[in-house]
Amino acid sequence: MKISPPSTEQQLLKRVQAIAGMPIAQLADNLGVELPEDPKKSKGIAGLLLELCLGASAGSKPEPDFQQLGIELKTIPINSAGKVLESTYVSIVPLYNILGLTWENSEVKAKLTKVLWIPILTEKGRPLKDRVIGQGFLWQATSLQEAILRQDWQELMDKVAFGEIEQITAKYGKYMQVRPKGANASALTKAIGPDGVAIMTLPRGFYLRTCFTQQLLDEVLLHPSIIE
DNA sequence: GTCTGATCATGA
DNA sequence: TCATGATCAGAC
Repeated sequence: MKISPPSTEQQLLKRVQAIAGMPIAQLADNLGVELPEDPKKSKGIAGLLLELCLGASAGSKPEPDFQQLGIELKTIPINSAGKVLESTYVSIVPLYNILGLTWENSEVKAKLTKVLWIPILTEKGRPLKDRVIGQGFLWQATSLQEAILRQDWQELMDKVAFGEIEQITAKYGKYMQVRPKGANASALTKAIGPDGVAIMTLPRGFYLRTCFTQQLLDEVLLHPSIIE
């Protein structure tokens, strides 16, 4: 079963409404997808199922999920108390050939321009099949939020540019941090090293801290009217 | 290897 | 307890 991309925001939000409250098991069943039992092997499945049923242009392309609408889809695990349980991956950190890269033309900014957040209701350790799809909502960064994200991006990319990638830990960045993002410790990629000499290092990704996504969620919970 | 989709698991 | 660092799966 293949679902066509939504042609309007309204249509997309209608689809989001239709699946709110549905357990992952049912969504998977509707789509004819079998869920793995091993929690380690369940990573990312919820996101893929949501892409499928909402008509996102699947694939490994570095583009917004709904390219026609310029909307990025992100799931976000929260518990029954409304607490965000995990950080959110945004995009890969460019580590080499980064001349001319700016916040304005960055992947991060492009992806965070407009995001469809879909909370996944769960508890730490609950099997994927028993997690439940929550009320999705559209979000655009406020100018203050964007200013801080830009600051984080700039600080982190400055270190990359100066060959200090190995000095970057997850502690840097107010809203956005840099952490390893690879298959495992043996996945390596080229980066700018000390004195500008190329080195091999772990691929890294930009991640939104839970304190940031928690803010977005809290705003929606306080002002339900912004759920369109 | 590089991207997408994330969350697991353990040390602090 | 919880964030950091590490990992898991699949397309290409």
